[in-house]
Formats: sequence, C-alpha cells, structure tokens
Amino acid sequence: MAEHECVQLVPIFSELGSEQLDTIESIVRHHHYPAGSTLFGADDPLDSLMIVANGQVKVYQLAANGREQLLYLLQTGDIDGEAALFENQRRTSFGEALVPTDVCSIRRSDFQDLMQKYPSISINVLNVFGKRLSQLERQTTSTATESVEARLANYITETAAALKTDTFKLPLKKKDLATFLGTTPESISRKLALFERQGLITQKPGKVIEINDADQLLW
Amino acid sequence: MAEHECVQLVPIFSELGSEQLDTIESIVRHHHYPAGSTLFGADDPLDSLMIVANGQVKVYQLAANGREQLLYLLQTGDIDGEAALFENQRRTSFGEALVPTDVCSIRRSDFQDLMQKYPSISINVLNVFGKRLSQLERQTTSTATESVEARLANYITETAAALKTDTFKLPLKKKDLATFLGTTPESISRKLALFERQGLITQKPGKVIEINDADQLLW
DNA sequence: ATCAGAACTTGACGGCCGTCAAGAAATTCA
DNA sequence: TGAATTTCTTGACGGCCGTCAAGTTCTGAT
Repeated sequence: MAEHECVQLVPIFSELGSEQLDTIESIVRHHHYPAGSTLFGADDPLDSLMIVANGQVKVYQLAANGREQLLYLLQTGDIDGEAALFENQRRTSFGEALVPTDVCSIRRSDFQDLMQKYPSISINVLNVFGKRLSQLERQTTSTATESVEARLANYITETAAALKTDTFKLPLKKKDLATFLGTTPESISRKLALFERQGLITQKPGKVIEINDADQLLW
Repeated sequence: MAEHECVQLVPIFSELGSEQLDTIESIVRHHHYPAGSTLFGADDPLDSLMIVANGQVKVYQLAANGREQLLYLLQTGDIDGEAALFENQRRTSFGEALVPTDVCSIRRSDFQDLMQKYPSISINVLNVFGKRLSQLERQTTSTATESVEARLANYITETAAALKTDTFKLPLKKKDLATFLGTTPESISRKLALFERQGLITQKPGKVIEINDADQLLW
C-alpha cells in the first residue's frame, strides 16, 4: 500500500506536513471489509474514528418498527465516528460496506492526543460536523415537508450537479435510495417513469439517468 | 444585570475559571428580542455565536414549497445551531423568539481566538454538536419511517421523561409542534384525542398533558 | 372584564403513496 | 456463459393523513 494511504485522503489532516502525516499513519490501523459486510452496529462502543480509504459505506438507523433510514453514504476520504470523540457513548447507527472497502481507524485516545498537538484538526473536525449537520437539516426538512416527487427530483438534480454532468449512474440501489429519501422502491420506480413520460429525464440500462430538463424537474 | 450572566450559563465554558469568564463576558454583546421577533434569517452572514441567556428560540427552515420545519428549540443556556462557525458561510435557518428573550453573542473571530486559547472550549463545542447531530439523526429517522401517531407518542413520553414528571405543559403551540413532528395541527389534535379516548393520557386546560400509561403509549 | 384575534377542535373529503403480488429485467457466481 | 438470485417494474387497492371549512375555546391587550 502507498505511503500515507488514508491519512492523505482526509481533509481534517490537510494542514499537516509530511512528517506529521507519517506520525499519524504509524498509529492508524487498517481493515478490509468485503461488500455487504458490517463495519459496526448500533450499541457498539464508539471508540475510534474511521476513515474510508477506498470504497463506499452506508450508514443507517433502524426505527422502532424495523424500517431502515439511510443517513449518510460515506465515500473515499470521508470520516465517521466523530460524533462522540470525547464522550463515552455508543453508536446509534449501522455501517455496512456496499463495495469492497478499505478502512483506517484511529483510536479515540490517540485522536484526542492529536487534537491537543495540532489544533487545526479540531477546527477541521468542527467543519466536517457543520457540513453534516446542515446536510441532515436539509434532509429532515425535505422528507418532512415535500412530496416524494419533489424529493426525488431534488436528489437527481443535486447528484448531477455534484458530478457536473447530465448523465450519471445512480450510486445506490433503489432500495437504499428509497430509505435515504424516506419512501419505497416502488414509488421511486413510478416517479422515474413519470419523469421519463414527461420528457424530463431518460433512463438507460444500468441505473443510468440522463437529465433532459433540469429546470422543469424542479418546477 | 448579573455578573457573568450568559457566560456562566453555557456548558461550553464550564471548565473556565472566574477571571477567564470575566474576560469572555467583556467581549460579549447583549441583545433583547421581544416575543415573535426574528433573531436571524436564512442567508444572513454567519458572523457570531449566539447564546440564549434567558428565553426560548425556535430555529426552523423553510422548504421550497414554503412549509416550515422546526429543527431545534433553544432554551436558556443553549447555543445556536450553526456548526459552520469557521467557514465563511451563510445561515441556513431562521431564528425566532417565542417569548421575550435575552441573547448574548460573540463575534466569530473572537470565538476563534478563545478556542485557540482554551482548548477545552473546542472539545465542549464538539460534544454539543455531537449531541445535536445524533438528535437530528433520530428525528430524521422518525419522521421518515414512523407514523404520526408513533412520533407524537414518542415526543410525549420523551418530553415527560426529560422533565421527570407525568404531567407537563407542552412547550410549543400545536402549530409549531406540528412543524417539528412533520405533520399538521389538525392531526395532532386528532391523535391526542385518540390517546385520551384510549385512556393513555388526560388533557387539561392550558396545553397540559398527563400521561396515564407510558408503556402502552409506545405500544 | 370585555372583546378581538389567534389557536384549537372536529367533521367531511380526497389524494398521495405504501403494501401486496406477480412478472420482467438485471446482476452474480460457479 | 448460463442459471439462480436479487432487483426492478407495473398494477390494483386501501388507509393514513393533509386540506378545507366552520364552530369553539383560549389568550392577551385595552
């Protein structure tokens, strides 16, 4: 594997120099998870910060009625576990690798030491928090107040905008996308078919979607 | 007004000594907002951290269709929700005083200096945002996967548990509670009436609710 | 205390969307 | 590559709950 592997990937360490990254790399643990395997579950002790070195991880919760809610889709370079870095808490969500995934982890006490030594890290962590909070705030507002149609249209245009392309492949199975948007796979199928009938999008094999009229899609 | 007024109230400064609190107090600005007035709006520049010294503030977003989503209810001692304090960003939500409210604010640059000087502050801020994040995760899961009935029942039992009492007054108008739970005032009225018919709660004048059977309320 | 306005309750109605089911398409693995 | 399994699509149906409306209760200001 490469030199600073995961440590280099992560924005929270971006202000650090090469030797400092070496130091961090030396205290990092490496893990590999096959597709479909579980990284962590609710009630697990939350004792380390995880860095996705390569792959894709879905983070979800289970409601009391057993239904699943996808909260985050972690990509290469994303971190997780920052929510309780200084408190003894347990996890509240599940983590599952969607593809073969490499993960680096730093134990909580080690990370605390790092933050003492390099204050820029704490500020970066706070910013990661901020992004996650505002993403989640928007998600909450969206699922609570908008129709499935509007939420799906939003998701499509935002995903396309993030990739800077009009034609892209959905990064999730419809089942997972459904739990992310707070709906069902059937409803997604129907709404996509509707968008296609309206000429707003074109669906191609392999979960590929082409946007024909982004403005109209958002009303 | 008292000595350390708001600064003393806030958990994020709890590790600091009296003279340090004095220093902070000296850079704090005080504001008063009458009930119903706006503290901040979406797109306002995010240039200071706000501390609720006394009163109650609702923080909400507006969806594209104009509907309101209540995200947080800030009480005395709470700080406002924007975690993006270290990036040049704008606010994403609205803040409105529900009762006459005193607020102290610290300018962003001053707060950044404080965090450099007293690392305990950053750690406390991380913990506050961590709690807020997991609260919001649960809220998202709840509104996306559970029925109005289940969400309301949950809200009632949790509020009662937090107050350690079976009889309590709803801290919000039904209209605001509705936007918090992702429903409508009418539905809340109906479900409360249903719970009362089932003997699970008793409603009394003045938004007071008495829980008769907490277990049954959650199934 | 009185009154105007806001908040709440209750009923009727309808539409969105979740559920169940069955067949089609796509993906995986030997 | 081919078969087995998973995922997806489409239809029919029904219930939850949002909307509209009208009446009632509550609240707060004069």
